[in-house]
Amino acid sequence: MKDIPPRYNPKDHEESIYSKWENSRLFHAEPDPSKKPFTITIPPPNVTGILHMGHALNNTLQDILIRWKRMQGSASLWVPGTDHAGIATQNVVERNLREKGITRQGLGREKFVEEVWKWREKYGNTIIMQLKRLGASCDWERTRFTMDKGLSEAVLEAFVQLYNKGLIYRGNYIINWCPRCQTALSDEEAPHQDVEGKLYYILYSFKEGKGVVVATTRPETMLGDVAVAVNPKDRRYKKLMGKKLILPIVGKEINIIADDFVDKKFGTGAVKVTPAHDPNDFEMAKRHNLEPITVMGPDGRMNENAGRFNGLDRFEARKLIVAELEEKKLLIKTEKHDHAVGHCYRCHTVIEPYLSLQWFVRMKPLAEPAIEAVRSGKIKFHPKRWTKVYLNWMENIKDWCISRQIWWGHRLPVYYCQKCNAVIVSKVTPEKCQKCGSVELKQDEDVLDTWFSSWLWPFSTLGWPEKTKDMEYFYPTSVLVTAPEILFFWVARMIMSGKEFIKEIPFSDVYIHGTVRDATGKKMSKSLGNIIDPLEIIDGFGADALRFSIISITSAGQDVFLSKEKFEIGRNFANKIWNASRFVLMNIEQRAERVEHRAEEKLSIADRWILSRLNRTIEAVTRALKNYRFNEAESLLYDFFWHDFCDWYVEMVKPQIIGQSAESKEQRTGEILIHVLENSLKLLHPFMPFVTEAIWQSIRERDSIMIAAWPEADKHYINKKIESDIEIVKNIIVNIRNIRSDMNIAYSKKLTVGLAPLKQGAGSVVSNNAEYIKNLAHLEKLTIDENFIRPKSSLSAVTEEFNIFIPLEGVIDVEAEKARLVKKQDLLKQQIVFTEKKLKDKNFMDHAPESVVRAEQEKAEKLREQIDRLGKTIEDL
RNA sequence: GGGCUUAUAGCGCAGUUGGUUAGCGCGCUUCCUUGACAUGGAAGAGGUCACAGGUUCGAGUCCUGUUAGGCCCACCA
Repeated sequence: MKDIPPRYNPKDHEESIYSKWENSRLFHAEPDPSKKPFTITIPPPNVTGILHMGHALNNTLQDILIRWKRMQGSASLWVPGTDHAGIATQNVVERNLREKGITRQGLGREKFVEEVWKWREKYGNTIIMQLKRLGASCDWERTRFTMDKGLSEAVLEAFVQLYNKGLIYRGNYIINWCPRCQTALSDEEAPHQDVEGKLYYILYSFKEGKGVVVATTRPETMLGDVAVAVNPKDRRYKKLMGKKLILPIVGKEINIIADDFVDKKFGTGAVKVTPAHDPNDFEMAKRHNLEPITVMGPDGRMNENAGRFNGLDRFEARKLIVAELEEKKLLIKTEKHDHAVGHCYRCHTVIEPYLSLQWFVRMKPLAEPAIEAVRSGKIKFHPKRWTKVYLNWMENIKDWCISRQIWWGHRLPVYYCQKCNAVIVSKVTPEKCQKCGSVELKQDEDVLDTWFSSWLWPFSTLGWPEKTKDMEYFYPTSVLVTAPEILFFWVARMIMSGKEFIKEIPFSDVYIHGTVRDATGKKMSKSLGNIIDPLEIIDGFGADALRFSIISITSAGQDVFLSKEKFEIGRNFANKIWNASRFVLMNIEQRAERVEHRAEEKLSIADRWILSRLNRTIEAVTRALKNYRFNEAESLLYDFFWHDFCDWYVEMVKPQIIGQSAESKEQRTGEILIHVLENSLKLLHPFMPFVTEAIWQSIRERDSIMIAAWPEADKHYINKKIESDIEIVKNIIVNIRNIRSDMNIAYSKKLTVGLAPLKQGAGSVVSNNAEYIKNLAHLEKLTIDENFIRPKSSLSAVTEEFNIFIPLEGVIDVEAEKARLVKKQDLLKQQIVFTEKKLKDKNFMDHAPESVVRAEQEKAEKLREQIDRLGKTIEDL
């Protein structure tokens, strides 16, 4: 064991350990009736993605749970995979092709999709390789992709089922349209962001006479106006109801209509109605039987209905229209107006509300059972507060636009008869029209929203719609770990899909962790350039360091603020574990399989203390994990291992094993050392899998710690009395060290110390532990005597249980020390004279702020205390 | 506009159902290369727990309000 280097170098171990695990199929889980299933549902990362800190946190949490449960003997399953990320992937491949001068349209649909598959074969594995470096113990043999055969089958099944139930429909509605990606988006894919805008007040004149002023933020849409609406209760406009206005620039006549939707207080109380470009106006137009006029095309440019503005970009058109209105004196005024505008979540282009023919899922009927599942407590959120967020969203849910005008994704299983216009929805391509028998059928061009496949993930990955053994055994899954960002996108929808298709919830617990931010609180993102790359951290500090550090600073559901220095915590701890193990292995020959419970008298007090602390820690760590209190579990382990085990226990037993021949070494101590070490390694393994495995391999050559049994607390060892006795002993040692430090007594100088017990029974506590005190405080002699009389030239300290006396005659030059202290005291006296003078100074007292005066008073107080203390010390010497 | 969340040492944060002397990491001061570890050890300094009220024998913790940050949701053009 002497060839173990004194520094843990992750690079020497991580790769080989991981491949060993993988080759031994230790990640693999099969249905096993003799075990309990434990399954996590993971958010499948985007196939174009690379590992960022959010992933690192998320996957570390999941791996902790999976490894912990596996050690507890569950059939612990983590199905990994990626989703096909329709829009993002298509954008990436399109960009690559453009560099070669190829356009998607030029290539054609079939060829383009082939190109995407090729790209996916080449690069789609990146994030999976990165998860392996993090140590994720996924069952890689089960790796799934939302576009693979089984999952595609599930998508078709889901679509057809919902369609047949009347829960999927097609219709013309205003949806979120990204003019850059040229596709529809769901509401969740178009998050609102505040932008600085302007509110333009425009005069719409009557044929004769003045007219009505309307306010708008998007003047270019006025080309598609079909009316002006006012509130029916608005007195200002009562007389004008039904009158006709001339739409500026266009020159056509439009009506003034009355509608309750209009807010009297906003703007002028009159609003232009543009049904093709605003969802509210669309609804209003329906109520008044007005035909929408679309003035913009899918590319965000004005179309033929925009007259001479045809072909202009929407923002360009806005400028020209505003200029023209100004020229015609129709622009009454312009106000600054900040408002929230939807942005494409993939390319951040401003969304255009756009009237088009799309497919939707009716959500209300799906939401009801999903609301019930959470209300009834069958599904629990951690932390609890997310329950309210979830319920609030679900209760106000709107229909889900699922069709996308892109090529990469699951094509809708919808076919149109070219002859009789019948709509056929079928999992397999129909041969002929069921209605008229025509063979001229055309499949819908659109693909489905990527989330339409990921919302099936918990069961589609287990084989659904087939009835598989996996489904039967592993469903419903146990827990979902995720970030709050995809609560609506994904978590809520999975609950709905589970209840709809399986009639059973997909998981019982949802743990929502915080968002990873940089040190200044900004969300980490590529565009901000504040990314800390997890791979770089793994290279520099090790995967264990990354894992430990990120968990240690993540308290339940709080956002995480990161900077590179924080990874030193984990690196240092891994090194500490390494070296403590190194010490144990270098000094212990025997391998204790287990410490059997012994008669108490055979164990030393130190042994009984560390066993008490160990079992208490086992209990607390297990409970913390059960409650998803990951950082608490870590800090319990950190404190136990570093402070109790290394700082105290190992130091206490050192004299028994160092410098002793093999025969005279205390066998018992060796057993306890290895027992505590092994159990600590097991407890630490879910958090720091590599370093714990590396050490485990040197203790037990063949076994893997991954499948070692999770320790169970043996209450028999937990002993309050022993723990408080050791606290008393530690207290004495600290007090003696304190005096040593104050008096500058070299460590090499051995002291003689006298203890006078102040409480009944205190004396025996110390006499039982005298050796520890002598060793750790570096004493020559320790006297315990109730009637101990303070010797001349000695210093003392008081604890609750003892008076501690340390004679210094012969240890240090007492006279010289006295002189040094007197000098120090004089210096302090000078200072206090100065301060007191200040406090008596009328000028100062009258003019200085109260806080400054108080600070001076406190300073004087402190100085006085210090002087008194020094005086006592000098006297004692 | 609605909802959530945060304020504890110079900095970053813990502090489960109220109950010993409010902890941890970094940083700082002093000392130490003693045979696991300087990515270490020993000792220490540093806190009116944002502010104002209230409940209680007792509040960092519970309630009300104030101030200042952060986040999410929302169709006032």
